[in-house]
Amino acid sequence: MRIRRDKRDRLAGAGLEAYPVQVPITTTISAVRTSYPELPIDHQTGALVGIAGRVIFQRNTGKLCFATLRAGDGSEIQAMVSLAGVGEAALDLWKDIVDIGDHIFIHGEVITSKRGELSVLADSWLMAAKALRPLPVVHKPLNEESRVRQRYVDLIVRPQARQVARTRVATVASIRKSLDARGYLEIETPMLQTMHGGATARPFVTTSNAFDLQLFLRIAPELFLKRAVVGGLERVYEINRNFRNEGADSTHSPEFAMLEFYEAYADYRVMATITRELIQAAARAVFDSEQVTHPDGSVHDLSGVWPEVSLYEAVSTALSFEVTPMTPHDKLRSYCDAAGISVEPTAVSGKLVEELFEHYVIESFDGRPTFVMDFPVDTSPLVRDHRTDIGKVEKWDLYINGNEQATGYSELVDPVIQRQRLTEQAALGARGDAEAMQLDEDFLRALEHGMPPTGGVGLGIDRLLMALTGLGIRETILFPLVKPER
RNA sequence: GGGUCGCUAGCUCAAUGGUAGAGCUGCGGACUUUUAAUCCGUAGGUUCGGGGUUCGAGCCCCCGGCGACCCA
Repeated sequence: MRIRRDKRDRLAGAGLEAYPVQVPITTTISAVRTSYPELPIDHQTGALVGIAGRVIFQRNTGKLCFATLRAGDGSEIQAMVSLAGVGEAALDLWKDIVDIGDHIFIHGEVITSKRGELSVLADSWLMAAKALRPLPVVHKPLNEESRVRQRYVDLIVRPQARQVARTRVATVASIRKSLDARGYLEIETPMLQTMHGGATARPFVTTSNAFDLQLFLRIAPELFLKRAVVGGLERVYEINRNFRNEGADSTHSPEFAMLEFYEAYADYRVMATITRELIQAAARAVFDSEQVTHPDGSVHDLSGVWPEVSLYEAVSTALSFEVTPMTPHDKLRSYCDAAGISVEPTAVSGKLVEELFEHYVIESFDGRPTFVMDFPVDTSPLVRDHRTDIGKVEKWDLYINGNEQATGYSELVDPVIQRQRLTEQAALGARGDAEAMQLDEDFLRALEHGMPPTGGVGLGIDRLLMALTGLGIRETILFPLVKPER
């Protein structure tokens, strides 16, 4: 650091800037590469260019210096700085000042070296931005903690880190394209909410000084997107952050990106199909295939129609005992106890069934994306009753690689039943359940104006990236939350 | 919340309880065709923090911090 500080200062002494406002580039590294795809060895083009990039390797041989410059898009080109090309003063300055990590401007002729490497033979060079800190060894991966703490360094040295960032963009772009093609509108709903709802989760709480008002960072956009459907925006979606005041692990982040989309006159089966097609289109957009390969070499087939299992049937099969919404609470609890599942004493029957499902069934999914169909009513206050099965609701969860990837509903639009359900939730909240929903009178008022039959889906963007790339959630998020050092 | 593993030089990693080391990086020097250049020389440490056991602790024990993985 100190030595590089001196170099920065020495530049000023030589009348040069360490951080000029501009350097006179005429083209980009990738443009030069594509313009001269196959030159013969030791060839001179006569073409003069001005390019800039970060020095990632240096090889100095006395009166001829080589440096590999890399641009932000990953394209690289060799710079050659020779005594004959730039003169003694500029060459000495190069050898004295330039370090790996610096951004450098090179002006000169596009040539190939005697080894055939496409190069720019400098007639002049400038510092574009001096790096004061050394880069880590480029050939070894950073440890995982440094990767997330100093993602900027990770991005510089690890091509895959840059690739993941681009994959994320491509995935989200694909989703937008798919939904836009179906006539969906992308809208933005409040992140700061006066009531928290739309999911069962503990919220972050904050305060508006101006309004002297307690506010919640949203745990879900659901109730606002439904208001939009009531208002006649009948196909809407939002891709944005949700916040949940809970722990972080390899599949959970306190802030995470979520897609929610709602379509009037659709039901949960229609939404399941759309969801599958969205994910398959994203896989094609990113990997040009519906088979995705993870870093461990495993191949995951996302193609075709995905299997469905009934929640209650799967639990019944696993227990060799028929479980239905009518199964007594005590019976379910004894099965949970027998399986060693610890459940809150206040847990409702539906919660016990879901716990049994997660304990016995999920691991049998063997990597194939699977829809789990028809959930208990008492854990799903925003979903409409099943059209034939009493005690169930029209809800599915999509699992990919054992992770909950998405959930879809036939939405509950009956304002009377919705009021009952939310009243029950508010009672749970009053009894101390920090995850219970609040009774949102304005949302109920919206439903009372008449909401068309609607299907809705929530899909975790970070989880989707995990499913496509096989990485942990903190690798899919560019700057995940990390606890402060020390 | 529980368990396992990890934290040592700028980076990646070594080191039976007995003088803290290597490679790369850095610094000085040589070299006009190198590709992680090479060669010669050289510097570099609060072993995550605190406490304990011991003649002696990077290593063993306890508490704490941060991270990864597994489980709930």
